[in-house]
Amino acid sequence: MTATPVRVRFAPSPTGYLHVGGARTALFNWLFARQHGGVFLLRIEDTDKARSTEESTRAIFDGLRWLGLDWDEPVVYQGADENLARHQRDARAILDAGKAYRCFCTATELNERRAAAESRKESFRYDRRCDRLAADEVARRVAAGEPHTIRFRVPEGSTGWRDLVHDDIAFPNKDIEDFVILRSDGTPIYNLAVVSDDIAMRITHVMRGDDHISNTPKQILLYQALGAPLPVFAHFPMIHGMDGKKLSKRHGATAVGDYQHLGILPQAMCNFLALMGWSPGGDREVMTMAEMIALFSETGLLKKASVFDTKKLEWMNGQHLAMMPLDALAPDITARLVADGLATAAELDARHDRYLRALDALRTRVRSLNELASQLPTYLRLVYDPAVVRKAWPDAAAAAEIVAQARELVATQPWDPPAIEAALRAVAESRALGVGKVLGPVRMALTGSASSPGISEVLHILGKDEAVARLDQARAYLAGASA
RNA sequence: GGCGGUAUCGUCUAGGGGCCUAGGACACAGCCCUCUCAAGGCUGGAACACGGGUUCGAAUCCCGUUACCGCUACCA
Repeated sequence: MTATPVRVRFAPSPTGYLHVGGARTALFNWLFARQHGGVFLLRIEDTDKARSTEESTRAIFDGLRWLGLDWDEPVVYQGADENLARHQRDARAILDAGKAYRCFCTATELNERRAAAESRKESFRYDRRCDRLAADEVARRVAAGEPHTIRFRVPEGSTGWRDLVHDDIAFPNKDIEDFVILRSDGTPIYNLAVVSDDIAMRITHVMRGDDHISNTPKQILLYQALGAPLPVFAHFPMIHGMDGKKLSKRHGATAVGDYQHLGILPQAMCNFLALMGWSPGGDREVMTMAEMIALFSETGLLKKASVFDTKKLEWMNGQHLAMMPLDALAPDITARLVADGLATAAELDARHDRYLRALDALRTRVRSLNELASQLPTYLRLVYDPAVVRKAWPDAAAAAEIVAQARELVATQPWDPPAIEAALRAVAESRALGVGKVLGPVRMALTGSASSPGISEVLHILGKDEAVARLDQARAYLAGASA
């Protein structure tokens, strides 16, 4: 049983950035390829020079790389000269086989006729007038250099296929008009270029958004005209915004790069995207990349368009933040801290153990890398924020007393954070104070913040020397404040 | 307009004739835990679009209606 190796491709047109819908399509193709030990290819559909830009192409690469969706062969640029030549050859082959004809109608004429039909409330369909031209007239006009397109002659019958997600779909050919495959300037129309490229790239499974469903019969007709075997087709549902409408800038972040900047983990993004149009079945939701590859299956593919809910994405990110290996998390945070000027690489290196302890304690209480990066620096270097100080130490004299007592405990007791916290609680009890009245000011002294992990955890992060130093710093500050 | 696609809680979904008085998750509310902030645990409200069939029995199968989406270019 030598099954043909799976070859799939993601074929975006570079007209912006990598959209979450495109990312999802890329992800499904990638998962499918990885699971079947197949090949995942990338093709840039840049035949529309006016709309394509180099930055857009780079944005697509960056987005895919960030998500971890690596492609296996050099990128194919649809507009490359050798591809254009092949598109023209294929159009010519179809023409020579008698399955297409030259059409001399100009775009302006066509538009006028279309408008006229519309004003008569009729639906416009090309009337094949050029297909009825006498052969010698065609030859004469071609010889005269009259511009013309090559138009595919749609045969009688019906065109259908078994879609991996929608099962059987069929279109009566009478509903498909004769369509142009090659423009008068010799460049190919999308449907021809796609089919020609997919054949050349030996694509076995064409998997894309379901907005391509109605292109599919035309493409199948082209495969048949070119005598090429059909690939398997799969059409994934669209992704919408919270209002049920197609995702657009109005919905806020729609590019994967936006989420990268928001502090979303790539594996969380993939996990969340995977659930837009696919389900592993049962209650399974949070998955690593490896699990997704193992679990991915065409039988779990959904038909219904889904709504992109950033709240759930954030939750999902929190789940991944908490479960991923700590040493995989650190580099990203380091980069952010350095980039934001919150810490230097040298500083992080010098305090590496403390840094990792803080990272580990903090990561279950945040939902994004940004939050994590903003909460972390205080464990590296303490800076008082006057507003926070006022709230955490409303009574400087009382705070000074508590801080002094804490300082003595930390400095003289055996280094055992839970035991020290217990001793602090005993202090509260002996003074008939609420536990918070004692731990609050201590927290402020230790972290410069009103919220943090538990006190014993904070002591553990800082270590004895740093804890003592910070309590001393607080005493000095409070002495100055109450004097 | 024509053609095609889709239809389970607000959202992501489980479900593929009896296991469903429809399960899980996000969000929301309450409670518990608790020194703070999270995390976690528990509880609650919340859905099979509508109408016909098929069947002993339909969320599940068929048809129609409605709604939404897509395509309908010498765009991709």
